[in-house]
Amino acid sequence: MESYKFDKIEKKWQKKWRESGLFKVDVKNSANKYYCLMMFPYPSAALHVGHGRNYIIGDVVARYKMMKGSNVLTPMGWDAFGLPAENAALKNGIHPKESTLNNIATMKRQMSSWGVEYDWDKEVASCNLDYYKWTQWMFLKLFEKGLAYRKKAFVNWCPSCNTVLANEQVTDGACERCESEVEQKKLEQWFFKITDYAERLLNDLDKLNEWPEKVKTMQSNWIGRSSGVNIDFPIEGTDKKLTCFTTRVDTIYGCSYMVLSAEHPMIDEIIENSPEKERIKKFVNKIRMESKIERLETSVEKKGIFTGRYVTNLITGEKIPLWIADYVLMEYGTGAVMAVPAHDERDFEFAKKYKLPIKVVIDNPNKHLIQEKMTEAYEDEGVLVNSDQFNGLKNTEAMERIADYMEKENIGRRTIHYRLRDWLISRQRYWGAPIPIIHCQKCGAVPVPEKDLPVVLPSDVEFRPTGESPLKNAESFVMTKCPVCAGSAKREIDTMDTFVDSSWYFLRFISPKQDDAPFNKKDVDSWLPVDQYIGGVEHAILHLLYSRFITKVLFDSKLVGFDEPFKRLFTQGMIVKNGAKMSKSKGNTISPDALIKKYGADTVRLYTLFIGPPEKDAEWSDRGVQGAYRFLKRVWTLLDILSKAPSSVKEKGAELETLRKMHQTIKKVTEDIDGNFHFNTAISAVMELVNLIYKVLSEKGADSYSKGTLREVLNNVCLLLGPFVPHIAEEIRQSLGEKESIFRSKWPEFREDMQRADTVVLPVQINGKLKGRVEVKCGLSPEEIKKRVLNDDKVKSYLVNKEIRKWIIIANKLINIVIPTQTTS
RNA sequence: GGGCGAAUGGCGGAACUGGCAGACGCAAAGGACUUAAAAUCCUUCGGUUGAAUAAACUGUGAGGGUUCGAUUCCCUCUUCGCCCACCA
Repeated sequence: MESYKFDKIEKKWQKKWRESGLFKVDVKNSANKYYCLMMFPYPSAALHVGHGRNYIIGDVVARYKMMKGSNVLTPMGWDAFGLPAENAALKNGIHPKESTLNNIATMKRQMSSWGVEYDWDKEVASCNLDYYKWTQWMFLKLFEKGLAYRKKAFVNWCPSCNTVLANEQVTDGACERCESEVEQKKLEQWFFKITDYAERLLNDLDKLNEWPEKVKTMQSNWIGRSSGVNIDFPIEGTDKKLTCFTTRVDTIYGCSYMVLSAEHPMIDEIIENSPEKERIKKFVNKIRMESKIERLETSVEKKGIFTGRYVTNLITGEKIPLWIADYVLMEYGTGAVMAVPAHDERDFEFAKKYKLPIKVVIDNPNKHLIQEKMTEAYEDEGVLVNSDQFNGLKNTEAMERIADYMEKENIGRRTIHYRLRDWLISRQRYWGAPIPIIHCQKCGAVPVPEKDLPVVLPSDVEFRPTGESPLKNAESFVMTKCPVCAGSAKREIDTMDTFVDSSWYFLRFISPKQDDAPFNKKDVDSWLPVDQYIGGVEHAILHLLYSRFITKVLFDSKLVGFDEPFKRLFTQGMIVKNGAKMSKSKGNTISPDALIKKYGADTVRLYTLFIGPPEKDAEWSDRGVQGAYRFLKRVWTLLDILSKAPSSVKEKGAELETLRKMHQTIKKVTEDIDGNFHFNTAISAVMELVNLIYKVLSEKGADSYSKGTLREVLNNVCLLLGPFVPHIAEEIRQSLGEKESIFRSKWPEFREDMQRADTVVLPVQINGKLKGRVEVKCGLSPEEIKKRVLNDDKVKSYLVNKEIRKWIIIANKLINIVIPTQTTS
């Protein structure tokens, strides 16, 4: 028997799978369909083993489902637009298109070397004309529905990347990508009105019962629904009013001042006649200039200034001072806050600093609050005091009663606020899909007619970032005719956020070559939603929320017949090395290429899957790879052992035991994969089975198994290992004389009757502590078991002169005898 | 500050619904084979006491509780991770 030559074997089978079209799918036939999708990657220079985990997991699922009889579609594509390619181009002068295509070729080669296969006929790349044409088409659909709009807005500006960032791309006031401090800039920008869908995006999370709770919670927090009351406060001496949003209307009697955000649009008007006008203006401007990073720093003391004006708290009739402060956000609520220092930490701190009144209106039921002695705000539940007619009510009840009263008196209205804000999609960058809009002096912003799509991204552009889109200087691109009045006009020069590209790609895979529509509706409706989506948890909010949004928009336009794109979601953990995420900058990446060369793809796959539960982060160990290699060699050697096995055996005990173990293993592996992809325990179960064979051979001799039995076991081992280590499994099975590919064969069925032994060893506990074991026949009655246990010498020795209080007998599991405990008196 | 999750040998991790803690793998130690090494095969491997492969005790971050029985459920605390964060 030849030794395990993984290199030869792996090349051979990779070729066979491709030639036989194992992964090719005809979308017209959707019977038994299973759409298994990996998040398509950004084409970066080279993959490391951390990336590999993602594709390997997907490949295992796809191959397993094939064996289970599904018609499995697994396509792959490229999220090919984006900043890194452009930044790299600035450094080394290679055009983003060229470097992107190179990277794609490298990654495809790496994927193949892992034995990870896809239906490559369906490959898409978001930077290709025939793809981004339809991204632009999506924009037009949203524009038609009034869901794409332009407005001048304070935007997050990264001075290093020279572009605007979405809120989602700003972390701790810094650019997610380059970690530069983000500035605020007021610019004319395109937005998608995702806030229109806030309620549905939130409510429909309930439909996603096969998504991880964690991801749903993150989305739910991000959408951030809070219900409260909008309350009007007339401005003293004018006919204007300010409206503020509160979730704690029960504290309205404790409202002792009001605060505006520095960005509040009415500030100029309010301070117009103030003698302190200039001083206030200066203060406001200073706050506006402050970066997000400074303003988010909670440890920094809050700053504010009195406007000189008062507003009326209509429920009490009190005049309260109107302030401007840096701790109020314009983006949330109305940009105006009613301050209740006694019951809000921030207001408390502010009131103490500026000596504003603090009035207790919710008393702590456990410890009476004394205003003068308070050192911090009391934010918990309690009973209303100092609140006129509402005194004595529980604050939760008071919320409803006061809201009712306000609505009746027309002082305020119940309302719901979301933290979610509209999606800013403009990017002042070159390497993206141009926004299909034409600006005409006469007609304004006019959409490019569908028949004129795509708006082609010019290739010969100086794309050095200047703060404006590089497309600005591409005259032949910019200058155009207005589609409405035919007058001369200019094209929009911004490109779209790449998250737009990736929010619909799962549809394009179904009809990647369709040239008169983004996708074929009938086929898409028969293949979607995606049955299994797999990707990193870092996309829990952005990509997954945007994709859900776009799907809902398409659903409302009757362009697709489903309103959630991903039925089941699996988020895999990262592979870390020396405790840190693998990254080029940290220099701790492990390239799969060298490992594959040394041990083969199957070993790398096996180790990657064995390293731990796939949803968790895992620490990479080069040593551990050895163990996987060792195991595969042990399996391979079984072929040799088989060739020397006798044709029959007299003593069948070992065979029976092994067959029993085999059926237990089939059950375990099936359940582990079906459950939550616990490949690590599935693999260890197969290892146990293989270990048992070796143990029997060493203890009972080389002729313990007949050829037939050993062949059957080995065949099943191959079937069970097929999804994990497909090459070696195919090769061994072929050596066993099987003609058909594993992935066109049936997943083994376990036989319930084969799993059980006739006898079982029961642990015997006394007062919950293990004291012995007895072997009994299965299905013995409790009385018979008791008899048997009381006959056991060891157990007996513990029961001398003891009264048995109680027997606990768990069938086929355990026996516990309860006796009086010794008390030392 | 809020939300979610985690904590088990030297290490990665296992334990179904409350029922034999440490499966499986790595590392380590010993043995077989070999002139030798590698590879392979076999054995041992939580801790303490013990000559012991006898036996006992102890043991799943800490403390308490429920239970015949707790890694698992409840309460308090500690540490770590992730997400969100001046969100009214």
